[in-house]
Amino acid sequence: MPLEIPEVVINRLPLYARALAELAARGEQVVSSQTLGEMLEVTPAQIRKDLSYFGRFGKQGRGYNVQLLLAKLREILGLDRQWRVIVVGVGRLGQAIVEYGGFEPQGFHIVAAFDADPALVGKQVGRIRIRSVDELDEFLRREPVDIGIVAVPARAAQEVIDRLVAAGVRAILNYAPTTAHVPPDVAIRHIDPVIAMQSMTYHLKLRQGTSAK
Amino acid sequence: MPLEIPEVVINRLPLYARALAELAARGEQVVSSQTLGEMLEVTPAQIRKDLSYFGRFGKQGRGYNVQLLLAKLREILGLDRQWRVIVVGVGRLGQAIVEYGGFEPQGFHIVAAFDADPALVGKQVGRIRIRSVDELDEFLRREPVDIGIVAVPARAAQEVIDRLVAAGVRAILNYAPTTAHVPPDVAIRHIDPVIAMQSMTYHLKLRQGTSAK
DNA sequence: GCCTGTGAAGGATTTCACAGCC
DNA sequence: GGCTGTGAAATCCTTCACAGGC
Repeated sequence: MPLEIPEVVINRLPLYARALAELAARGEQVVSSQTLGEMLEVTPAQIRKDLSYFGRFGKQGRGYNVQLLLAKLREILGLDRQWRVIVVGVGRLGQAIVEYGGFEPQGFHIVAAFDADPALVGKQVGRIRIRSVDELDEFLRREPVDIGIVAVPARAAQEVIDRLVAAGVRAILNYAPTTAHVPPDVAIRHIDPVIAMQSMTYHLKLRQGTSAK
Repeated sequence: MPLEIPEVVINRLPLYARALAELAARGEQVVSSQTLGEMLEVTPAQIRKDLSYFGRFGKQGRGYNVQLLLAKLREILGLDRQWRVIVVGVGRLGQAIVEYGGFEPQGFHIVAAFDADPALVGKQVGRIRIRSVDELDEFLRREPVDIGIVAVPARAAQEVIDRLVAAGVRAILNYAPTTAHVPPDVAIRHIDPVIAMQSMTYHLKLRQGTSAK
């Protein structure tokens, strides 16, 4: 498997996997890049090119076997195993994350949650008892953790992320509304609804005319 | 102002605006593209090129006036006004969205929330009383709505989005884990933590070696 | 006849590099 | 001397178009 696969390609693979899972649930045996592209609003050529980075999974004249391609993508993305996840920051947002039912079925197992607020420490959130953030470093030495979800206030995010990275965590999902810095060997993704909305208002403004004088 | 500004450029502007707001809060008067780039991990040339689509806001030898550039970006993005937002789907996730304190200070005013579950209708969430989704069309005829936040289960998302679009909503923030289809004049953004995590596991897998035999 | 896999072409985006101004 | 604004160059990404297999 060659080494330099564009990041944009990687970022599309989970969408392909999700669409294939839906097709599989519907009982579809086979899908063409055309049909998959319509589901995802991606051109068929792009799907074929993306997949070609990893191998040859289709059959000319037929398309792709749904189960087989799904299994391949799950293997490529590492979705065929469990990942250990912690949540740092268990305010309203963090609690919603811990209780969100969408992670576990996808193999993301939340193993612990931490907060700096003494009033929260010890509190039970779903299956998880909130720990003090003072225990974070010790916990990371003791327990393997693959992904850290950061849901602390913006001003605290960089420090928390630095501690996670120093302890060997190599993937960060950042909900804090701030641009955090990580070394090049650490993956980071940002979840930021306000930023997403602010890029849409640009288009709304164009549409509504610049009547505001 | 020329018409075709790349979408990637638009998507970076809110990040610039946020960094400038931070600088302004710190009392900084002036910033160079170099410094701004370090804050955001963007090259200085990219910042200058992006801004050049909209005008000439800097001074050679000095950099950009923080307040002035921030004001310009807020104007360009339409952040200098209030936007009316509704939330459809007020389960755990939707409730967290309605109660999230980060929207209002940025000018995103949540004016109503809707759910299909009779057990939720009438319930008070923060400032908002949950309405039946049956009232949605009527509400949209009566009240102006700029942005619809969709937090319903995946299988219901497309139908909800179609109704919003039919009623004239031109921006959708979709929290449902599905690819939704909208006409080209409607802006849509997806918030999907699972998809974000699944693109990071690809990198984790590489790192941890393919020891799993 | 249909649909994949893929070089080659085309298009979009980023970076370079420097003239021009403070 | 420092830093912007911007054409030109370089790079990256997408789409085309078709050979080849089913």
